[in-house]
Amino acid sequence: MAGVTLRDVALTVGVSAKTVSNVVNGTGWVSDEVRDRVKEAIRELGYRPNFAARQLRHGRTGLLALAVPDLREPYFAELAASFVGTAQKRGRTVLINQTGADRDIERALIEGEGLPSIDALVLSPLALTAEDLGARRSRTPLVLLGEQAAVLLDESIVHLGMPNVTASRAAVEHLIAQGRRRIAAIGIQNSGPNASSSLRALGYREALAGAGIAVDPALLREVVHFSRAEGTRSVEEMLGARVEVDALFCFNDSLAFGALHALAVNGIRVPEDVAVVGFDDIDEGRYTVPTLTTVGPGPEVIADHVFDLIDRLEEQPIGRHVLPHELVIRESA
Amino acid sequence: MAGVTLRDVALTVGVSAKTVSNVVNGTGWVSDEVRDRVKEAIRELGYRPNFAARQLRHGRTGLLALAVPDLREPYFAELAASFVGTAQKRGRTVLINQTGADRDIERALIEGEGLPSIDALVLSPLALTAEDLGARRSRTPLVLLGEQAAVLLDESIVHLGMPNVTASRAAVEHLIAQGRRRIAAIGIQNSGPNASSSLRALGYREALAGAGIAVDPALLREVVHFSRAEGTRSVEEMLGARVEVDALFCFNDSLAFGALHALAVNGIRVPEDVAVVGFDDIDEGRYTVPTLTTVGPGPEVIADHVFDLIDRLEEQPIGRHVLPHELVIRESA
DNA sequence: CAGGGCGATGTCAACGCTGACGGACTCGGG
DNA sequence: CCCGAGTCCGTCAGCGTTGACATCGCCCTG
Repeated sequence: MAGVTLRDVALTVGVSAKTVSNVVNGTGWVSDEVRDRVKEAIRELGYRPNFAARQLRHGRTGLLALAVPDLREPYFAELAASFVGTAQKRGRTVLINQTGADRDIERALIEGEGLPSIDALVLSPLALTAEDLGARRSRTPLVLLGEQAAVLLDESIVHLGMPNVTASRAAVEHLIAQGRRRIAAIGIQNSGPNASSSLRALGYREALAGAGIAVDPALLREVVHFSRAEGTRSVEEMLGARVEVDALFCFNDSLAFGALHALAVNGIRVPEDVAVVGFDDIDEGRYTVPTLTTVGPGPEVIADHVFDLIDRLEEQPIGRHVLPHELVIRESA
Repeated sequence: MAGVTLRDVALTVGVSAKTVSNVVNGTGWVSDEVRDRVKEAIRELGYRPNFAARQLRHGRTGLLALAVPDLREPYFAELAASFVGTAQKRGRTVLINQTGADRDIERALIEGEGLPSIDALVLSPLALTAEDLGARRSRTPLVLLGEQAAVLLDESIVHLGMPNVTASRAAVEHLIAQGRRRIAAIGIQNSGPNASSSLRALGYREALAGAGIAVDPALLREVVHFSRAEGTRSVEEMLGARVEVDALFCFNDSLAFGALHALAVNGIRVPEDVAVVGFDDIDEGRYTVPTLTTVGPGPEVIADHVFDLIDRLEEQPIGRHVLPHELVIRESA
């Protein structure tokens, strides 16, 4: 489609294709005069190097695939935004897929089915099993995000875990340090022991235990999704049941946004009456009223770290990595 | 990286590379027996076709680039989600870029700089000028979304416009039909006459004029961004100024969500006291309380239509296309 | 039994680019 | 005047794949 090739440029200038290639890539020796004429011709003809040919010649593509369950969820939208932004800064391109939490799709992705040749796949798995990973044939480097796949079987897999337990504990300890004692945990799910929900609940329990506070089942609120609507519903239910509360630890920021909404509608002041802490540090927390206190690492940090890993892929980084957590204190707690 | 090539498979089976190619692509004639042996070997060796080589051979990549200002904005996140979903259904792959509303980045993108070879670029431009488009060298098909680039100079450009005026008019007429007379327009901006904001304001005025209702400047609310926070702020300001209102037409759904929040906090019932209509038909409107009445076309429809255009790119579709609008009636109005 | 048609597979070249290598030419020192 | 080192540029081949075309054996028809 592009039409103009190295050869075309070479012909109009009257040199060999290789010389033009040298000019384009800054390799070899080219006299200033020839270089200028070549550059001129390139501009003139509108020559653009052909990616496919380049790639075919020497393995790399500069392409990186990111696969998340659903871009509609704010957390994944932000994650994707951070990836794309970081990639653009680093001269790479991100190609995005949605798994819809479908195991077959996740399985197809780790095999690279339907994908162009990429340098690495970054996957936030939800349904993938250890067997699937074990059965993997593709040798494309794979970076797994999150807890769902804590099992590593293939030597080409890198796992980047979130500091779920420690971050959650830090968040709840922050609430306790402010004198809060009736702290609700919003986001309980009936999932496996390695699921994010379970790990965050564990951090919550550890913090309470550390302060000698008993866990009140009435303060453990189950949700179906980590969504705004569920956050609202949870709080409405607690209020309806007249549960005494002075703080909320929400298992992600969307839940927290929903909770803030419910509190505002019911005339409950934040943080005076009830303090609120979220989890994930997504951007929108800067713009809510009040602004949201939350724990990270945020998407930017994750993206940055993943790119670091990918850049050093030939060397070491196989195995499990866990990012440090950080507490982002804003107005809500 | 993949290592295994057609030739490898061919050698182990004892046929020619071309035959393997025929099996893979379902082209030509291959006996069932050979086909089975080849398939077996493919599975055995873990052969994966090389995208770069395929592409080099015959122009297509199956890659499609989508460039939006910022994935963090819910509307663009949904648009991207719809694109990715539709692409997956249609056997294509989407690669995403963010422009950050930066003219240099938009300019670089329409030239394909830094991008791999793609079949088409879909761009939602904010800063691009007519000159930029005129100066474009790349011949990659380009689909422009939205109003910012109503000027077409290059014959390889397809413009997909939103039905801003007609959809807005329909939204406001819907409010008027319910007997609403004090209808605020939330989302006024001081931008050019072709900007979305101006066109939506025009639809609003047309609807009022059609019903013989005068425009009250107190009901025209300016915003900086089309964001949730600004929607909240606008409504708080109106309430603070004791402006009489019985309906809100918000220029996008995010503004509407913010408005719903402000109304709820202030104990104003929706739709009994104030009706609310948004614009864009993003998914979240299904989950708010109350659910949001809005006008489309929604992201899904847009994505679908863009893919149709791209599939028929060789033929006709150069020029301006405008999607039909649709009114999505839910609880809020 | 010649000739045509069809099924099944192979040969060849080219897509655009770039490493490895090989001239040719200049210049300065021995 | 010869030779090595340094410049500048070209030739060649091949990355993996697939269209165009050739080949070969077979059955069918007249």
